[in-house]
Amino acid sequence: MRFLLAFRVLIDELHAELARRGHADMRPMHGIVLQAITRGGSTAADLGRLLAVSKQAAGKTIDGLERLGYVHRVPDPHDTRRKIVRLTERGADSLEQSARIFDELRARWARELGEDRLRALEDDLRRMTPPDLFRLDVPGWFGGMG
Amino acid sequence: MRFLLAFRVLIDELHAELARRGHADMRPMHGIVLQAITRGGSTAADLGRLLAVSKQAAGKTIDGLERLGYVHRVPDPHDTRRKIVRLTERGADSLEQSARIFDELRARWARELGEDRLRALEDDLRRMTPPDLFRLDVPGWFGGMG
DNA sequence: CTATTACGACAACCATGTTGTCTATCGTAG
DNA sequence: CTACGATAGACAACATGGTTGTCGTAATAG
Repeated sequence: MRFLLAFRVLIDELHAELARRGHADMRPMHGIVLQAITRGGSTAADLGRLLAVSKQAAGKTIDGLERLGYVHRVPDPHDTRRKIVRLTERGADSLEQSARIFDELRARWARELGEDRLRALEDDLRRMTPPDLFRLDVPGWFGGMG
Repeated sequence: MRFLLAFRVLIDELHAELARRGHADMRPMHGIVLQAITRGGSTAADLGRLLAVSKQAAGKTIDGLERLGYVHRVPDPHDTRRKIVRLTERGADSLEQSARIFDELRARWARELGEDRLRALEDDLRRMTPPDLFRLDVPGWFGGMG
C-alpha cells in the first residue's frame, strides 16, 4: 500500500520544513486538529464530533496544543459551560506556513510527474474516496483496540 | 491529503472483508507485522529493526499477536537467548485472505478508473515514494512525542 | 579467559484512545 | 416557575503502543 507511504513522505517533508520555519514541535496530528478548529471545532465537544473521537480525547488533544502555545481557551459569554478554543497567533502562523509548504510540495510533484499526470492522480483519488475528510482516530484506528 | 484517506478506505474495506472471513480481531497493524515476520522478522529484535521501532515495542506487539493466536514463539536451538516468532496456521491464513482481498479491491479500482489510469497512478506513486516499505511507528509518528 | 555485544524481560513513563462518573448549566416541557 | 432531560467539561481508570533505561544471561570477538 503505497498510499500510506506517499502520505508519510509528504507529511514528513512538510514537518521538516515546518520545523525549519519555527514550528519544530508540531506533529502531524496537530495540523489536522488546527484545521478542524478553523472549520467549526470551537469547543472540545464540537471538535470531538467533527473528528469522530470522544470529547475527552478531543479535550486532551487541546490540552497538548494549549501547552505548546498553538491554541488557547476562552469562556463562552453565552454559555458558561463552554470554553471556546481559538488559535493563537502562533497557531494561525503554523497553518499559513503549512499551506504554503503544501503548495511547494505539490509544485514539486507537478515538476516530477507533469501537471497532467498529477491532476489525473488527484482526480482518481477524489473519485475513489469519500468526501468527508476529517478523521483523527488514526492512532487508535491503526493500532488500537477492536 | 487524500492519500491517507485512500489508504484508510482501502484498509477499512480490507478489514471488513477480513472480518467476514473469520479474522475479526485483526487490526491494520497486525497485517503489517505479520508480513514483516514472513520477510525475515524472526525475532523481536529483528522485527524491531525491520519496522524501525525499538525491540521492546516489537516485543509488545508480538505479545498481542500471540494472545490473538496469530503467532507463537519457539526457542532457537542455536541460540538460547533468541525466541523465533512463527506464524500459526491462523496467521498464515489471514495473510492469504488479505492478499486475495487486496486483489479484489485492486480489480474494483481498475473497473472504476480503468486499468490504464490505475497503472499510471501506481507508477506515479512508486516514482514519488522511497522503496523501503515497512514502517510500524505510525501511531507514534502521527500523534506521538517530538 | 575476558570483554563486548546482543537478546529478551521488566519497569517507568508519555501520548492517545476508550468508557464511566460527576457537577454545573442550558433549555424546554409542563 | 419549576423540574427534568441533554450537554459541556473535568476527572479517573484502563488499554495500546511508543520510548528509554536497566539487568541477567548467553553468544562472540580478541
